[in-house]
Amino acid sequence: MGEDRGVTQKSKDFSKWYTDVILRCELADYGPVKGTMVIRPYGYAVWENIQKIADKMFKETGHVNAYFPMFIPESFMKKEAEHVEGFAPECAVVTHGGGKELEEPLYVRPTSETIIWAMYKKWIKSYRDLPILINQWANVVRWEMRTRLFLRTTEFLWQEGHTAHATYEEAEEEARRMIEIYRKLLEDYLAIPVIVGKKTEAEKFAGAVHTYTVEAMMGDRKALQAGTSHNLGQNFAKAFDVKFLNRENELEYVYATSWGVSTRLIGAVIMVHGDDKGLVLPPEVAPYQVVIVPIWKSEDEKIKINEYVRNISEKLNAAGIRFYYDDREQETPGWKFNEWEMRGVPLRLEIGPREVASNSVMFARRDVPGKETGSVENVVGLVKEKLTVIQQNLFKKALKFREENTYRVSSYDELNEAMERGGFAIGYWAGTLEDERKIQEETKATIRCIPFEQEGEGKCILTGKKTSTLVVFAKSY
RNA sequence: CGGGGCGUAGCGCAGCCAGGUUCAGCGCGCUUGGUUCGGGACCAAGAGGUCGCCGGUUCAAAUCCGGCCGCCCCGACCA
Repeated sequence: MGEDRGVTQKSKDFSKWYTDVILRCELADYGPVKGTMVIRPYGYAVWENIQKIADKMFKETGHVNAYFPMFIPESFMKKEAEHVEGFAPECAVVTHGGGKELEEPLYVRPTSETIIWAMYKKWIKSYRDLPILINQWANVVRWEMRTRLFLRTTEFLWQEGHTAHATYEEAEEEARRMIEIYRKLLEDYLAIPVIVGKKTEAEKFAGAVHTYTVEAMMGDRKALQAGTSHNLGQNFAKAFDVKFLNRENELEYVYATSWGVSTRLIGAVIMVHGDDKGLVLPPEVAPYQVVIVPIWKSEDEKIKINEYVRNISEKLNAAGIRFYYDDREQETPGWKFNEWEMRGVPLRLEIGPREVASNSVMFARRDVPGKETGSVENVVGLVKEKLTVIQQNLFKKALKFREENTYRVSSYDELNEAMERGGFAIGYWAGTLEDERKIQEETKATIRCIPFEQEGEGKCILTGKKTSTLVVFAKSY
């Protein structure tokens, strides 16, 4: 028995634990080019589940999918000043094609605002053409200095919604609608509690009027921006000269939004729910919601158990439950228990001679210790019920953890203290952009957001000015 | 780009700091056969390595010296 079986203890070295989990569970592997990542089938299956859920919600709110090119002419990138400033340094640029130097370098999209708005210019003439509610599932490239599997890689997968509207109010409504969808995606499906709010001037997206965010607390008490939605106002329409004739027959610039979530969400799931044994997946996105491990000694038992499991499999299939029957003979049951626990499967069914004899099933939940038995007749009902409970319990545990590590602060000293300890700090804020930078420098923490949920009035923790604005401070990824 | 660490079998590592018959080793995994199987089974037999790359020192280099390359972790930029 070697010592390299499991993963590094989460409490011992969170960072190492995180990469261990990803590599050992075969979610992903390092690509040959620095900063790149191969998403392996088990990890990609999680992404596909996230995609399915998100895509359905987008469609339900009137959005349609499309695909825009990955190559963006350099001149497009330079049209929106703030945008260039924000992205140019981290772009990959193609200078050669077909063996010749290109006349105009092509940027590999770091995000698609520019190319999409160049197209919208062709498509939008009148208010009757609006709104345009397009989403795209794509890869983007950002030449990051420091990368980390799932959280920040040179190339990553995401969805980016790009909408065009006739009024500011409509764009604002859209931006808020989408951040609410992200909240739902995170909380109801990934079981990750989030704080929904607005980004400060210092933290907002390059080229946005407002940026909304969902912020989550990871297992090391750092914050992760899990999804963003921007009200871009008329900035991109102006940069790309996209005007429409409104009802009053006047030319007006179009209003825009953009919003996205990425494969970073998988990193969030790992860091929020994982434990010392490894990955813990919420049933809603787990590639396998259930794993069935058979236990047999004799050939005779094997035949009976296979038959018994076939019956269960058919029922689970019919109920649309994603499961895997691990009947490999080269591994022992004990080995499989550990393996699937490490891989985060929410629910395990153990079927041996005892279960067959008593028409029962042994259940082991990933989120709590211990096992319990249930009747095989009701196996689908029990599985469904347990998956629901697990899903809820993961959310509750994550919420409890966040609350235990969130502090109300009323002075700069208290903020410093809280940031030393780690976690979120909530306090009143009336500082300037410079004050914000100062805080970041001194505490290494940033204002994650101005939560939508506000209450009361108090004194700014830095300036002492009276304000009704509460903000969340935290160190972040 | 700064700081730290690491490149030796598929993976994890020991051996380098006192160069040479403990120098090509260990654990896991892999292959074959058998016994096992309700919490990471055991026995036996096997396969597997340009010691990251280039150069130098030396009778002799995984080991010492110089250069290069790559990766990971920690900081500054970011979803």
